[in-house]
Amino acid sequence: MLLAIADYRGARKGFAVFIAGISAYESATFIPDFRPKRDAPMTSTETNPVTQTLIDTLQDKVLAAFEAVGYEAKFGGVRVSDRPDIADFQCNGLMGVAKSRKMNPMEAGGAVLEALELDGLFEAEVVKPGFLNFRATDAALVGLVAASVADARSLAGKVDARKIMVDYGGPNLAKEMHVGHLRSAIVGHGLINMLKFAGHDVVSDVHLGDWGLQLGQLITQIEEMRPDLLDGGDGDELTMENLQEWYPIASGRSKEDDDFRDRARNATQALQAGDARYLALWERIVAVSKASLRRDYGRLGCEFTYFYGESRYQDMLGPIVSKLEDSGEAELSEGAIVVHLKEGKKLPPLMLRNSKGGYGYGATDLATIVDRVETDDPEFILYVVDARQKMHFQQVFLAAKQTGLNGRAVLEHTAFGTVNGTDGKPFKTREGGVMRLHDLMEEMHAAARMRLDEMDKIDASLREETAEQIAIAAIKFGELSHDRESNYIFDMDQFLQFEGKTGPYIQYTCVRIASLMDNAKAAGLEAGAFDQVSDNARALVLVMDEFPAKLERSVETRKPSNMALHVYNLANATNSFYQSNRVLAEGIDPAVAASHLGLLAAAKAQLELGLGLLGIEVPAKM
RNA sequence: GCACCCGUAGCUCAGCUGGAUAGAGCGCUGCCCUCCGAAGGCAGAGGCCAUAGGUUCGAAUCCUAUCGGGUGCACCA
Repeated sequence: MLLAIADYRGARKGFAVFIAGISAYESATFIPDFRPKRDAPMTSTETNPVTQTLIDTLQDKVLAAFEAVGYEAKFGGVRVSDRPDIADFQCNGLMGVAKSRKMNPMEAGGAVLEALELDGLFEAEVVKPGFLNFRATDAALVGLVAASVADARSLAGKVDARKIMVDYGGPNLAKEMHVGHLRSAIVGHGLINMLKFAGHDVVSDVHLGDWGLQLGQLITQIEEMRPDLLDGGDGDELTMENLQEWYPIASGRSKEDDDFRDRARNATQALQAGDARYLALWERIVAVSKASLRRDYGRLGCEFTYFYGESRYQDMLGPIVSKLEDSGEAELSEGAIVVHLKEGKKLPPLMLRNSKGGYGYGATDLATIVDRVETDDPEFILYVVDARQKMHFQQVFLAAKQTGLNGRAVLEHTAFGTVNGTDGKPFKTREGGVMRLHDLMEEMHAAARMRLDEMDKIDASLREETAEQIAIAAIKFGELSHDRESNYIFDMDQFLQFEGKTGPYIQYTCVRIASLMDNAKAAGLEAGAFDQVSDNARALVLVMDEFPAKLERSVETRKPSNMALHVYNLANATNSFYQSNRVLAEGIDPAVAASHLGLLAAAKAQLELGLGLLGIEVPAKM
């Protein structure tokens, strides 16, 4: 539990400590492309009373009124109304107030109304059972857009930067990335973007699985099948395809064949003890594997501060385990060295070293923590790893705290669910194998390319690059629009679809606005200050107002899906506005056109900002 | 057996720090390109929010039980 939540206000304050000030972005060098374009003229803040989001402004006013009347602040929470036909914002606390004071809610509402100073930004009323309803005035909406155009980041609060380590929970050597890796890659990357954007100091590590028994198995298999490779022969044969084929064979034999497993364990020992031949082979496997991983991660736009693997901690294992043994925090049990967990009532002990003298990932994970504490000294370490490892992380975290190895770091398993096929079982291709991430991206790219060719709207020379942007957007948004914690069904046919609630839909929204602005410019129309408040405009601006809260929530819950859904809602509202507020209509008042263009520019800037945080690019045309 | 997660529209999913008519997308039925890009917009049909109790002025949301599905339970990571 990172954030104690006392009441809604406390939650926001507590959150603000962790989440950062967007203004800190000024000094940041990362993701420079996130800076929104200033397509529309800036409005002077001196004449614009709106300096934060409308909901935050209203929240402050309602709290002030509650305080003035003597009602508890915990009842003064303001939220977006769930009855947009009646109100923009609501406060439901009057019924709580009335209950605790044995009075009529409507009467309490009357008192609050009396004390409210709304400065012409909101209109308020009390209705039926005891709801306090608010509607933003046109002036407030106009002011918000002006502030948003001036600086899309200015509407969020400030906070202290925290040092955060994000662990991608390592893919393994000798195995290509498959659809199961999509989640840690895309969710992890999205989280990193948002944490950085919020102003935090983020470092990340892929934490490659490059050192355990799995390698011993593979080496044993190669030794038996292709001894020439062990002696440095025929490097061309050591390809990802071959490794991919050999690995499951070795892994399978290890499960069924005791003799093979013993040899694999011995090979693991020998490798870890520094056997020169094994090490040489291992290094070649590492090189081949890393190249493959870098290719896939690179294509997804995922980057890491560190590309470390478990092997990095090899030399630390012995000393750490010895030290824990000496201090009595680890002990011998059934021939193995383990840490018994005091707090973990029903958890099995964390195993550090097995009875044969080999170190397991319990030891490796502790050593990794020690290394991170010694080098980056993070305040938080987020492990973006499959939920199936939940118990393991509980063990590691408890052991780390119990032994004090985690320093000041708060350890958190940012778990994600399984990717299932349409049959509800872990995803397989139609042929029954695992689907390589590379193949998925190729298929998506081909589908996007085919669509571009059918449409025939953009120059042939741009189609490859654009198809790639669309394909990656479809994959990423498909992943990010789901809650990371639940399992989800991976349906290839659905993924290949570009209509509806998809990444390309949002890209398209941006592209057509850009196109409109070009056309408008050619017709002599420029974007100006937004001041024509139609119904569609009102709805759009209110969605824009939610951006900082959604960013907050994404970071607070470590769920980029909050931002993904916001961007989708924003695109929806934008399209509705676009459809019913024509700019290039016959005989249109230039002032009206300028207002429409101004709002569209602001919406587009926020769309691109949000997409950027999700790691999605917007093509110039599509 | 013990622990954790999940059961919301035909399908895939939001909503779950309790509030006023439970929302999207896909699919289905209509309508909208002589007018800014139809990868779009508008409208409609479709739900006893697994079941049964409980807490509450108020429950999809909190608690308990049951049923159904998933995952994990020291010498693999």
